[in-house]
Amino acid sequence: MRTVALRPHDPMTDRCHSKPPTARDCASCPHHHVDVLAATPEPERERLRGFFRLREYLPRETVYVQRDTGAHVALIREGLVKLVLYSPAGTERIVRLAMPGDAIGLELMLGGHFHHTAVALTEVQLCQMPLAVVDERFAHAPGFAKKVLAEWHASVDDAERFLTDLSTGSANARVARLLIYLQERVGAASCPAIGRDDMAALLGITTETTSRVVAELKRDGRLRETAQGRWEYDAKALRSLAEGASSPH
Amino acid sequence: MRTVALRPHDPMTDRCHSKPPTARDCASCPHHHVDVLAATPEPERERLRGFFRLREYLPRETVYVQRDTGAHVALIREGLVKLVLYSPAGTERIVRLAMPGDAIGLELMLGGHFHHTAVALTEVQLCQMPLAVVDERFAHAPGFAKKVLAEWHASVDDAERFLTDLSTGSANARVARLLIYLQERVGAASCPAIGRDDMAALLGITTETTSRVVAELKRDGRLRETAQGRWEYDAKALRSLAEGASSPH
DNA sequence: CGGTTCATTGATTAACCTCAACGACCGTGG
DNA sequence: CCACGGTCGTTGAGGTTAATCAATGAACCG
Repeated sequence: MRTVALRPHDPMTDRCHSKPPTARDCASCPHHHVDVLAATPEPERERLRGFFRLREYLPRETVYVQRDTGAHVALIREGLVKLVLYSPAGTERIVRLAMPGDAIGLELMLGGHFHHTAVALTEVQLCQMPLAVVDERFAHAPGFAKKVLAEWHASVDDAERFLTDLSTGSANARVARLLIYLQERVGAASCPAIGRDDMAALLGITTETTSRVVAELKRDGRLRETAQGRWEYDAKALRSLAEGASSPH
Repeated sequence: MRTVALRPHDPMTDRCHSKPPTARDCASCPHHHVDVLAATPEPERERLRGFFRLREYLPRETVYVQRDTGAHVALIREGLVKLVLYSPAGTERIVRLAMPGDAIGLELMLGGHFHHTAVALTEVQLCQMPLAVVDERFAHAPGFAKKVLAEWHASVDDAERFLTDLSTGSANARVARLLIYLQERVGAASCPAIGRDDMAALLGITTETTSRVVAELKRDGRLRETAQGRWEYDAKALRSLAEGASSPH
């Protein structure tokens, strides 16, 4: 098992957009369900926070690259991150979308290197936790270990949903299911609009086909893109499409 | 957290094909890498084995059903088990193939019910471990907890490989990749031959298309099925197909 | 303004799905 | 023993979908 040297925060060696979270930051963190610091007394919590780092990424920025080694697990506080793999033919395939409340890079606990390439789709804010802290909590706090399992399980569920919902059926149905999936996962009235290329990489179809489907949905008003870059859609119509209906009817 | 009543083995209440493993059985178990009983002194190991059950299934027999509650995680000792989900349209989709060395039903640790339907594809022998034992070891043996994580991670890898390798590209390429995948996972010179329906459910294509591809491969000798129900194939030709080559050339 | 990226649209083609039929194999029961 | 029904793999014909190749706009930025 590798050990990771922990040093307190030093602004001089700090890369841009990086600082430790404050107690207020942690209070507003969407990761109440992971809760690394639960059952840790406050003075110790404060000390540990010094080892964490808040980081921000712009759309299209790379968070980490497959096969790279890493020493930090990241908790997403805001935004959308795609995790991609490459098919034997070399085409990009998105295998997971990570959102606020998700953890990425947990596979570092097993082999020390990343299994995907992670790229920000929107503006992203995340909190980096040293692997050493995660490992330590995992070994000594059974409650936390179970939460890590649950987080891991969320990855499996996601991948399997991609298989059953987003990789089967007609192009129409897949696009509809993706929009529904996004809205469900984000849990808001609208969901972030993503590019046609990324939709295609999620659905296993081509960019052109995706564009045709989206364009037609927009033409007859079943879907529209707001000025803030979010989708709004007619839920009933989309659900019908998702079931396999071929046209408006 | 639910508690599970543990009773020693009683042959009178035992269902067919069920008995506890002997020390010899455990010594020959392909699950050295999970090793629930590692670091447990022998007398205690002997006692715990009384709570385990060896079980056997015939091809097409159901091991468990999605949404059912369960109290046992199973370690596969022999054979092939498919884990299936159903797409919104109601068609079956295989999301994982479990083989000797794999654990199935780990999701019981999180919610107490199964997330897939598990069906034997070949003759299967597995070892059922009470969830209570797994939970206990997970909470108190950090080394074991890490092994559970690794096992979980294998599920993610599998699902993602299905996404990138088995759900993209032409029907030819998918079939070739499936055969290669089976052989790699089984790690033998030949791999178990499975039915066209199951291949189709794995690949997201129709049974007819699958049959056409397999039949052509068999016609020109790139693939053959042995009397023991196993595939043997021309590795070079199949690898070329897997990369996207459309015909023999 | 030219360059870049992204979304859209068209025309054509190739791949796959659908529906349908047939033969091989196997176990059962007359 | 053979007829019967079942399952499974295979093959065919025809229709539909989506991939492919190619071109055009729209938005943005230096």
